[in-house]
Parts: sequence; structure tokens; C-alpha cells
Amino acid sequence: MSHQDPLAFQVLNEVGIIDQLAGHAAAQALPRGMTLAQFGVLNHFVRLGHAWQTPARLASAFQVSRPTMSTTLGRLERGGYVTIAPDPDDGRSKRVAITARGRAMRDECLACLEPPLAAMNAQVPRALLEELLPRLTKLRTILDAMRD
Amino acid sequence: MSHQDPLAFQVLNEVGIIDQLAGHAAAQALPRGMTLAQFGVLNHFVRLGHAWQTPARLASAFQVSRPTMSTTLGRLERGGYVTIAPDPDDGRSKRVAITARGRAMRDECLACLEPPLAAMNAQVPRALLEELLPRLTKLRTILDAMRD
DNA sequence: TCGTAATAGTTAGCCATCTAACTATAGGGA
DNA sequence: TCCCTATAGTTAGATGGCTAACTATTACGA
Repeated sequence: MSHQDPLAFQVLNEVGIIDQLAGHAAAQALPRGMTLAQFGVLNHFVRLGHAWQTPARLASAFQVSRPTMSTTLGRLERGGYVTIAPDPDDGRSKRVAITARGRAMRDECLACLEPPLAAMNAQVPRALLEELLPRLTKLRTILDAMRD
Repeated sequence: MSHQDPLAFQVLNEVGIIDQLAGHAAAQALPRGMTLAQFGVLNHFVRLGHAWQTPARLASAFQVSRPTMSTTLGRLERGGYVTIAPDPDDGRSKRVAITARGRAMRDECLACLEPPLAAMNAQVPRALLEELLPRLTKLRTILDAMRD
């Protein structure tokens, strides 16, 4: 945060703080017991419209380790938001599907996230976001390519 | 992160991914057992040059809850990187100070973080970072002000 | 065909982070 | 002086995330 830090360090530091602030605000807004990670999975199902996904594909989609996705899916299953069944075509794999209750929860989450999002749109100039998005995407792409 | 998501959502999503990628890379580079959170505290002491800090001030400086800072400081103390002593002037408070071993570890961390940082400087155009920093700071400031 | 490599998931154990609730001390007003 | 409030830390319990190590199944090459 200080000027004596390298430029890259300062940028990453701001990114970290923003991520923390936004994540915290989202977690506050979501229904009791629901989290961003779990909402992300439910939202993913609805938006892409897939009947089912494997845990491995979900982990890859969210750039998360398989154990992490495994526990997240376990919680969603415990809540009745998804079903997890063995894949009849591949004994190693499983099939995760969203339930009606999961869809309802996703809709509820969207409604809960709307007010904070509206507040952010009211406070943050749209131009700022439009300037940030392509540059952040560029940075993310570079960092992603560096990872190996 | 699809185009059907609101602009603000896309921005925050990129921020989240960048934070994850950078944090992961940093964690990989740091010495065994050391973490970004712990390094941050050690670095804070050296840069600001304070003889001691209270856990509450550290928590505030890193925008982290007191229980979080409490456990981080506990790990640092277990490793011999800081000392924690009761404040003789205030029975509620404690005084955290960095040790010689802590300073050595901080220097070692800096050395370990240099190669990844250099790689990032080589891959990411400086102009991109210079464009991002003030805009991220602006966004962070707004989000910080919204939090209450 | 057989054995090895690759892939899918889980389990165990770790750290960072949060909220809620609790203890202890300091401060301030009646 | 006494009580109530504010402040400092900790403890308990939860989630998200990771790596390492393990099991099970599939795929492929000799």
C-alpha cells in the first residue's frame, strides 16, 4: 500500500482489498447459510442450462481444486440444492444436477444481490467500471498464462 | 462472468480471479510454512519501524477481524517471529514486537517474492499497471465508504 | 493381455477469514 | 463510589481454499 512498494505489489494489494470488501458485502446479502461459492455453482447450472456437470468440470470452470469443489458440492447436496449421482458411463465420475429447490434458491440469491449491486451502480461511475474491465481481463489473462 | 452478467459483477469477478492467482503464486514462492498474511505483518513492522503494535491496530491496518489477526499473531509467535507481551499501561491490551528472527524471515520472504515479481514485471506492461492502480484505488475507496 | 499411466473423487490436515459469544479491563456519568 | 458502556482479546464453530496422499476406474502401449 505504501509508495515504497513495487507498482505490481500495489495493484495486487488493491485487488485483494476490493475482493475482500465485495466478497464480504455479498456474503452479508445472501440468504442465511448460502455463500458466494455455493451460489456460483447454482448460478452456473441455470445460466449454462446443462442438465448435469461433473465435479471435475465444475472445479475447472471455477478455477478451484477438486477437493474444494467436492466440499462445496457436499454442502449443496446436504441443503438439497443439487443431487450427486454416479455416472453410469464412467465408474470414476459423478453427475451433479441442480434441483428445483436449487433453482429457487438461486433466484432468491439473485434478488438478495440486487440491492447491493444497485447501490454499487449508484456509487461507482459506469465509466470507471468500463475502463477497469478490459484492463483487468488483460491482466488476468497474462497472470493465467504465467501459471505453470 | 458471462456477458449476461452486470458490468459490476464482471469487474468483481475478474478481481476475484486475479486475487486468487496472485495469492496462489505468492504462497508458492514463500518459504515453507510462511504465508502472505504472516509475511504482511512482518513486513508491516519493518516498513513502519514501530517498536511494537497492538493486535487491534494490526487488525485495523490489514482490514481483518480481531480473531483473524489473533490467530495469525499466534502462529507468528509460535514460530518465534514476534513476541507478544501484556501492555503495562493497559491491562486489556498487548504489545506485539518483531524479533531478529522475524526480520530475517521478512528479508528471506522478500528475496523469495522477487523472482515472481520480476516475472510479472516482464510479462505485464507497465502502462497497464499504471492505468489500473489509480482506478482500482478509486473503486476501493468507494466500496470502502459504502461499507457500514 | 498386462501393466503402467492418466483421470475422477475423497480424506486428512493445514491456513485465512468470518460471526457470535465470552472474559477482562478502562472510562465516564450519576 | 458504582454501574453501565466501550474497548481489547480470546474461544468456538463455520466456510473457502490449498496440498499431499489415497482409492478406484479407465485408457493405452508393449
